[in-house]
Amino acid sequence: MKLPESYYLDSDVVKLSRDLIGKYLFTRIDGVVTGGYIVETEAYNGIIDKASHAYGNRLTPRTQTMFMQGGVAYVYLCYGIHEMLNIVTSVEGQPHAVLIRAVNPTIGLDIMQYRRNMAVIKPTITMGPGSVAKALGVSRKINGISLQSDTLWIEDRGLTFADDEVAAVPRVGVDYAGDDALLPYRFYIKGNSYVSKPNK
DNA sequence: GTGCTGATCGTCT
DNA sequence: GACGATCAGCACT
Repeated sequence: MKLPESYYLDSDVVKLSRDLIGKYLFTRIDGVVTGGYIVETEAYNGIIDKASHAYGNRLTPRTQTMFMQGGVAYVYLCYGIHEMLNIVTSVEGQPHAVLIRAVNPTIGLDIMQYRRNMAVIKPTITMGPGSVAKALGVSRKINGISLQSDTLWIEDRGLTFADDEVAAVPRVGVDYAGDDALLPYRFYIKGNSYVSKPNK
């Protein structure tokens, strides 16, 4: 059921970002399982991608997780408030990552609701990368954790989407990246209500 | 529905 | 010392 280590070693992070659409992502934090299937991702394509933290082979205490062998989580803090969950891919020394931007929740809705401090469950519960991390209980404490662990993993349950059901568009919030901001590295399931806002 | 803005701090210059 | 791979709340249409 769990995607094997080898799945994450592919050197084509854009292809993997597309392929992760429809895969099931789970966490087991404090003994409770929450998760659902991935409906939105973004690819960050190594040292040549101006939008990536690892652009220009920038190796710092923060980014070193991205340089690990594929199949681990890269979690960091953004805007001082939000934690973001990425899946590191490719071989060691090749800093590729897939940002998980939205999930269609299937298990642990009550736990997610509690973590998000919501009075009523709405699609915003796992819409956007900061929300996904918070709903699934992901924090920087699990930065670098293996996807073969029992804390965080991804399963293939045979759910697939045809190419005409998946949009490929420019990434969100990366205007500073110049030409690379235009690359169609964001993937999402058309019409899915959990996909985050810039939805055209 | 759309649009503006405050929150809040780790990270790199 | 500036700013970000964002979100929620509130004003307004």
